[in-house]
Amino acid sequence: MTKFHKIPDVVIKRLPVYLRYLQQLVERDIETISSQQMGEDLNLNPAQIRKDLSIFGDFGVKGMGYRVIELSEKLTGILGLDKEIPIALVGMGNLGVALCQYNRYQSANTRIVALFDGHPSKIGEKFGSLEVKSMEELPAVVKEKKIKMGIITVPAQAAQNVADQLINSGIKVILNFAPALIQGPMDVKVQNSDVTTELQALAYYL
Amino acid sequence: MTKFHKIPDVVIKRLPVYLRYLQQLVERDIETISSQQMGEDLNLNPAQIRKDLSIFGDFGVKGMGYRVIELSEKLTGILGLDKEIPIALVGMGNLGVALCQYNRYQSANTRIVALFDGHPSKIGEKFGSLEVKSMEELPAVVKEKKIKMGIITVPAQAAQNVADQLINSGIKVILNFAPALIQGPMDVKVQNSDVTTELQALAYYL
DNA sequence: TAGATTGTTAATCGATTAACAATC
DNA sequence: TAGATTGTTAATCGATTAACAATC
Repeated sequence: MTKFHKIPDVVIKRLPVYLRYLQQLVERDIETISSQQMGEDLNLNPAQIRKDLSIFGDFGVKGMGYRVIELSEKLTGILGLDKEIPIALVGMGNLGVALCQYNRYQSANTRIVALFDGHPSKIGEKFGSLEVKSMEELPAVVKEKKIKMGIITVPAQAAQNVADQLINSGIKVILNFAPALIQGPMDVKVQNSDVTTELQALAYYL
Repeated sequence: MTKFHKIPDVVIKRLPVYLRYLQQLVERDIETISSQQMGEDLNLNPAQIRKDLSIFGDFGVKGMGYRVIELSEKLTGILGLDKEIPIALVGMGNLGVALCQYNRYQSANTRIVALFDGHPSKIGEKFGSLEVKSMEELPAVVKEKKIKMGIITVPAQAAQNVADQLINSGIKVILNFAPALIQGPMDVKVQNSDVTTELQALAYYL
């Protein structure tokens, strides 16, 4: 177990899918699950599922499959979701507000705990228990709340600048919704998630 | 040119990135661009860019690179973005509303033209010039407005059912924001884009 | 012509899948 | 024990990258 190959991003992206599936099984009081059945339900190859899981440990029982609760706990641990993950969100436009509201209900231990905006008119506005802060306050708040993850929902032109500020404040992981390519140092993980680009790619399939 | 290999999804996803980059060059009055320079700016391998583009035609000029305007027009055509693409959005919660507002400004020929919600309280509400319709009206509206693309922003439990209704109405491409795996027939393209899952995967990198 | 850069082939890299010995 | 299913190796598939002849 626990080889020291760098684990491919594509594997990491599947882990939350497995986790969500397992949590559904828990609710249905199902105690064990085979890679075969998982594969059918998730439209994945069973060998791939076994291989993914075996990177992190021998979680299965031969002849029986995986214990649902145990595996779901393992995955939670691997992803680091066993403790709350505080997030800073920058950009309180429509999308920012929506994500903020959404997160108050949904959230599975990833929690938006600070809101920022560059526009004076937005500062001081309240969403639930959170008040929108100015960008000047970013470094202090990030430090105080030990925030390591940031979400960017500002216009494209402002995105890189905001990213730089987040990175300078010590943020290590960024989820960027602005339609702009963001550059960062190698030790910072940037994930782009841009609706416009996605829609344009999908247009191809029509 | 135009081989009859099925073009990989991963190539299609890069096309809008190229397109956006080229549009920025147009604005800066740059007339030609080499794959070398593109690669540097987009953090991609130049050979990959050339290979991607050559699937669709010989767009470049040897010794000179690509004509920016010409290439951007070609890509627009390939993606089918030269005509407006009407979209139906189902689920007027926070996220649905945000996407709807966002699309009114941003949009690059992908345009939300119909809104739906399963909740009676939402029906009749207006967003810009669009009024939220009931799910019963979906088939008729999709047909009338020749809609082929749908966006799902309903809660997870409702997602598959909504997808089925979209597909039955003739929708061919679905962008799903609900944290649920959606199944559809082979001739329907489903793209999942789930913030919760993305955040959970990113948590791993902390 | 000389320099630059394409389009494409071949080499490499990495991810998926099949197959099966190990074992519960 | 017999049946089921894992973990893992080897085979396959597919995508990325290097290299270079063709040519503007």
